[in-house]
Amino acid sequence: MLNPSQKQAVEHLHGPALVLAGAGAGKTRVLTQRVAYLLDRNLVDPSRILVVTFTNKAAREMRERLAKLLGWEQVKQIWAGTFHAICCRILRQEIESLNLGYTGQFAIYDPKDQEKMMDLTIRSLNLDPKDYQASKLLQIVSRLKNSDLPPEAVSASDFEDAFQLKVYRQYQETLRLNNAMDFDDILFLTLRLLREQPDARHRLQQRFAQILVDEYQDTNTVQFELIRLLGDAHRNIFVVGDVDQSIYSFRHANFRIILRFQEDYPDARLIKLEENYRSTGRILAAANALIQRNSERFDKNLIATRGQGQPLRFVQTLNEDEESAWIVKQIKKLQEQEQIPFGSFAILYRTNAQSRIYEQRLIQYGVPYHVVGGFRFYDRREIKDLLSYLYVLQNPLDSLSLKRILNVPKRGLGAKAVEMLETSASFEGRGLTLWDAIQTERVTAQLPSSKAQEALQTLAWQLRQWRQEPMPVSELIERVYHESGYRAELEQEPDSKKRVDRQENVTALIQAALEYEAEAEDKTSLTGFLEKIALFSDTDNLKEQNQAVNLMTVHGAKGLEFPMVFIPAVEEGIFPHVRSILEESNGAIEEERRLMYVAVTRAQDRLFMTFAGQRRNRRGVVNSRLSRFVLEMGEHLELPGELLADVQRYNYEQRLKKMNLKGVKDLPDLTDLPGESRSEPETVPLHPATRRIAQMVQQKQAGTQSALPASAQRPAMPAGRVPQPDMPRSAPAAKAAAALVVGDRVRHPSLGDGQIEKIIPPLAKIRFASGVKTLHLQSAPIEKIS
DNA sequence: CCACTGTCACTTTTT
DNA sequence: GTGACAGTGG
Repeated sequence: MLNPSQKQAVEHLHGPALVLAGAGAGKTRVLTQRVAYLLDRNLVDPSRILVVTFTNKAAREMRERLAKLLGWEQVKQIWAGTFHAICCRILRQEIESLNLGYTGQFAIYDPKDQEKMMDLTIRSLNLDPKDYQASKLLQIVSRLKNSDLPPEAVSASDFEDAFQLKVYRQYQETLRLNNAMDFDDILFLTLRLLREQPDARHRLQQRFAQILVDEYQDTNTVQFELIRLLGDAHRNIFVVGDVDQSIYSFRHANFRIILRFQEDYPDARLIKLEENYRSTGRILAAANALIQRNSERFDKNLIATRGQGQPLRFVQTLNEDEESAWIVKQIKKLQEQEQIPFGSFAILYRTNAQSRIYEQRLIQYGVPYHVVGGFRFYDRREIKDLLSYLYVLQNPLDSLSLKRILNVPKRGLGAKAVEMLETSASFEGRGLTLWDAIQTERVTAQLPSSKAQEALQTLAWQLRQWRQEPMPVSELIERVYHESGYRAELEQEPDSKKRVDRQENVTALIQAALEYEAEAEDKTSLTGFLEKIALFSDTDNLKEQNQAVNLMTVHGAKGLEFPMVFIPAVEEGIFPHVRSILEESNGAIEEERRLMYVAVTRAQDRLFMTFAGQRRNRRGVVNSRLSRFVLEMGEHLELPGELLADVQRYNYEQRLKKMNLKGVKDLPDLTDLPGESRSEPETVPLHPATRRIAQMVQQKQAGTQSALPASAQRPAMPAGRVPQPDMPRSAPAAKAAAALVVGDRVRHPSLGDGQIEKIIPPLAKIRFASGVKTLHLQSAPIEKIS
């Protein structure tokens, strides 16, 4: 069953080991088998094994597989989960020993909570939220925390702007006062605990006799340190990964950590798994050709074990409507003619926003489907509202959640009332928490109307009641739902579709609580339930459904495999994403290339890639340009003749670029998309594929009126000129912006004067005194100055 | 002072 | 399709 390398990995016993495995080489299998091997021979106690997986689902699957081999009794003692889940478990027990003011009931703030919190922090420092965007500061804060740099370790000179340090400090302090953590803190505080509490450190180090880490290429500095510290006593650290599949650098993952493993652990044993058992030879050949373009990697090739298989298909369509229709028809055809179950198909797109058109088309053709990711169930408004009650009951210090429920359902406590409560709380008792404030008559008596006072008193009384009485989580939710008046308010919702939808969501939440209770040791434990929800991702929910087409992002498909894979919109700006093209360095494009590599290697039997000549975006229709990745895989795809010439040209240019950077100037810059601006001095030649599409559009228009939007129907399209998108509604600024070209100087009301560095519709990179900004050309309030 | 309505800008990837 | 914001009516 196991090949020699796999066997070697499974039976590795002591000391550090690095398993480098290409896609489909049986990484997860090796991991599971090794745990089984260790347990089966009684080499280690199950409670002393730590397995870090990338998703909760992966952990659950591994447990299930192990349970079949070894029985549930043993398996449930293993520590298996994501970094976040494991750190949470440690922190719930140990955080109080750090004496930072956190209790074991700490709340976990999701990205939306974080943003609110950050916004409040910025305002509390009297900074203008327009100059200091919460999202941007959160990025900075997250980068620091994931680079192991607490507020104490950085100084003002590390920032572009001294206020950013203040914000960082204040933000952390506010979280602490709320007994709350964001995702980064969960890891960060665990690391801090291990460093500062020798007791806890020794206990945990002694405990984990064997540590196994999956998807090691996606670990970041803090995660690396965590593993290093936890494994320090026994040094049995077994990591598995593939540099070419590192796709989470936006979450500060650093694939150099895996490249460096042998330096950090000189005695590490290196095992390579290069035989691929998943995909056909043709799929692997394309994947190899693609990934070889990346510079920073271990050279390796996937070796096919399954024969060549069928050719990879590349399909060009006129526009996205025809693209989605082609995909769905193709799925139907394969299902009908070859009896391939719908569950064998996956449509893997770059961004969540792309899913809608495929969904609509699948509905139209009556094909069952299942979307993974996107909007999480727990992000729905009514769910967050009800959960906020639970959060407050669990952790009264959580003022963010408390604020959320003060006037939900409506109690006549508006913004002014909340503000008054807050100021009064900090004023009256020198730092009363909001929770204390609403329980204090002296504070509540200051509310203007007696109606508001009564409402608040009722709420405070209810919260105390719910807190006192232990009851199963599902029962608690029901009581909150009824007694708070939420249910009554929901019944008043006039839009019946919305109303029913929301009521169903509440029922689903109660159902989820019941499911939790079925497994939980303590049915009344809010902490356990809320934690499960906070760390839950939609990917974790993917069931082995054989009867529905799977739709998800490429990120969501990591670790999965499907017999039939469709990758739509292989276009510059989508895949690779615009943001990565705009990036100065090559690193972002290399990451996109790895992402494409992941997408391609998900396919077991057949792979389809589709290209739409025109695509609608918010403002109009844009001509597409073929993704460079298709050109890079060109020799392994069935391409029409004209495109083959493009592949050769592309390869020639790339070689030139590599050999002689000077010569590049004479060549058309492939990283630039065709410009949309009318006044651009020289016309940008259209990509041949796009030109052909343009001709097709014209021919079609000569016949019947197509369903294309007006802008695409403009009759004569001069060669080499891109059709103008529809003029946006806000005319004046847009008109000025539409005429802008690279090099123009512009004025922005808050950012001042700047110069345009790059235009990739609809975005432009503009250098201002404060730094380079990427703005939406059509909507940004910029004006050309001469 | 609260609640409702219309307007506008924004949309990578996720534990 | 969402969420933040401003303006208006009760």
